[in-house]
Amino acid sequence: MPKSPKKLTSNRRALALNNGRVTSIEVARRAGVSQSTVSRVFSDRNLVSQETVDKVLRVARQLDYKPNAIARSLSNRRTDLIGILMAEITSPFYPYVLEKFSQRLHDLGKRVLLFTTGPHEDADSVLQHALQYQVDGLIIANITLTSGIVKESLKYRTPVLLFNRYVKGARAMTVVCDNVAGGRLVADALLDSGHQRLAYIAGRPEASTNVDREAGFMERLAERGYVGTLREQGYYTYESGYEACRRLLKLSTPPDGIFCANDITAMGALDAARDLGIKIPEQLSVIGFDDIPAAAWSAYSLTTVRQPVDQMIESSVALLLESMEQPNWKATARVIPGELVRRGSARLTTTVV
Amino acid sequence: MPKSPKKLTSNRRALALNNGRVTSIEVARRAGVSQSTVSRVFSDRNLVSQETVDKVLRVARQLDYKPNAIARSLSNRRTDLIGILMAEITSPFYPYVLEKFSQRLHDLGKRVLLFTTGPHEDADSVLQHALQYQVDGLIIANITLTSGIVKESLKYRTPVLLFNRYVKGARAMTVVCDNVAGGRLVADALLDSGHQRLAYIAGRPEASTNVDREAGFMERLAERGYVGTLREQGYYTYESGYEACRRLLKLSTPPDGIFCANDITAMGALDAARDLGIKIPEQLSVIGFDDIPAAAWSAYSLTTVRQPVDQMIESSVALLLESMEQPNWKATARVIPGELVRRGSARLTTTVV
DNA sequence: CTGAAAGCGCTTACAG
DNA sequence: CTGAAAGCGCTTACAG
Repeated sequence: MPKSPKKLTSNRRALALNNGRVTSIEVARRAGVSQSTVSRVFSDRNLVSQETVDKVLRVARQLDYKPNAIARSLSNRRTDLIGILMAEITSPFYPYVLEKFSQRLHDLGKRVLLFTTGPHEDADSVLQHALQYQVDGLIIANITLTSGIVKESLKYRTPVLLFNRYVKGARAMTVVCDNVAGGRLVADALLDSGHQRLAYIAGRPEASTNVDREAGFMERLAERGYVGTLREQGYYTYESGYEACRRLLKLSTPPDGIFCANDITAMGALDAARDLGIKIPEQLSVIGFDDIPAAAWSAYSLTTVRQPVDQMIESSVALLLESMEQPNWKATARVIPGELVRRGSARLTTTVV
Repeated sequence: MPKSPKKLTSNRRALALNNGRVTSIEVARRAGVSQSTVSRVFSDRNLVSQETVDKVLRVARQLDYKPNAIARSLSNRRTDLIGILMAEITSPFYPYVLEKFSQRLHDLGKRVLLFTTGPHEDADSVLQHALQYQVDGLIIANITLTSGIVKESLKYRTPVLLFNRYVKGARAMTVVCDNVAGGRLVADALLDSGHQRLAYIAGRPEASTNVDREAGFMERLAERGYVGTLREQGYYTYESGYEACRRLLKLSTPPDGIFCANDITAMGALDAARDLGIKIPEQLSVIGFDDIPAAAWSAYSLTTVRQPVDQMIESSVALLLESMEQPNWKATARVIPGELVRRGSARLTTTVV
């Protein structure tokens, strides 16, 4: 007696809620095989005779059957879902990163569960949601990490990859552009071509990318005996670059060379300079970091440090998938060098050291 | 006998594969209640006494228990997953759209399953994957839709929302900017301010946005007796705008007013004109469509038709969620007007008609 | 308010 | 190569 009313209820629910989606049981019935066999046809075809495979596939096609990935995930304890946490996709550079990740992962049979956070939003709650969906791996991009996240990442065995960020002591894999070396490249380029008064327009103070780029730049300047570098705070945005540059150029002795923490900031800086009637690059050199597509536009023609994005993404995906196989993955870091791309926004001597 | 070995196997699997994640059974045992009760605490707290809720939550916190969303989805037949299909996130404007969708949906307790397709890739296979994950709804953005997709969307009851695209006869909801009216706005603005020779730089020929913007522009010009509009093919990219504009300006009688199918194209056009030494806006007016953030940058100061993105996204989310409640949702269309934003790239009379 | 149990749609060890 | 059945971790109708 408990069975039959249940059945009824459940059938009604099925009609109402199943969205007309066919299950393996239905396919099995029509093909005259067991449900297990249908399942095998869609998971490991080699376990089934060719004849049966054909029969099942024919019926499946007729009914437009597709295995339910949610049910499969529950059973497999593997969702093939990769969580990507990203703040501010709109900051140019990250859309490309996201697109590239999405496509690489998709080609490898993984799906992307996307979480974006506002600029100052905490990543921790978002992390909880990702974990609830049992993601097989997690990619964390331009997110300000709190120590909370670090602890969480330790609690779970879910592999975590930090893209272009790092956190000391976090049990995570890290792939970064060599931001320190990039900063040094810029210092050398500006000094080599005789610039006299240098400035740095910073990015978000808490971002490791900003910290490293500045450290490399300053460190190399100091090594070569240059002191008194000007500094303005920016926030990785066009507007902040524009304002910071304006402030610098209003100084009694303004800089003749500015290194900006990223390209967008540099574009703002360039526009500010031109709006003040300053000749680029004769009176002022501006150098960015990233090499986003707009850097090549003739309105900017920005000299910049190119991040090896494709390599960084390849490495990230490789590391992540590797560690998904190994329950005891280890924290590792991959540092990939960038390259100075010379365009019109900086007066650089072509002779390279 | 069949039970006990199963148990063993399954326990071993649990240790190896469960990633150390705690289930409701474990919480129930430690809290001295049934598994159903634990479940109720995390789904509908009102069904449980306050005392029990407290006890369960305490244990849950201790064990860091989080309900498994995959299991819940299977049981509920609702995943809270929304699929977003998008081509070329990198084309500015869409990162913003994606971010906004992601944040709105997240706030409403939905998660985003992201699928990107290459420019010429077929959306159909990607659709299959989204449906396998039992998404509750589907948002399709700047994707070239084939008739295949239309048919698929009919087969499933999964609500489909087309964002800024439409397909005739598709059973889907549609939210678009009024692209036709936008084109007409531009025609009037250029004609009102005495432009003599007009041109259109088109976007991807198959995109309904492009078709409509052009139709509105041409239609209005014709109504006002203007004939002989020049036309160049672009592809919604900076480079194609640059080249198309170059070709137009090399004509024996070049245009003095160009309407570009989107902002990026217009930026390419502006740079091409300036690289040829043409004065903007004295000798040439350039008008875009979208109003992406870079349009406001002083290097471009682009006059453009602003798409009411926020409204479009609000409407989209509202329509989609509404239809997820109603199994028999109907195809509907929402057309939202855009607005001409006057900046420095076009010589327009300020007196509006 | 609470528990026992069926069910969601798969996978897979076991037995043939 | 194939089928019967347990199990994945939840929800929820049913009975108390």
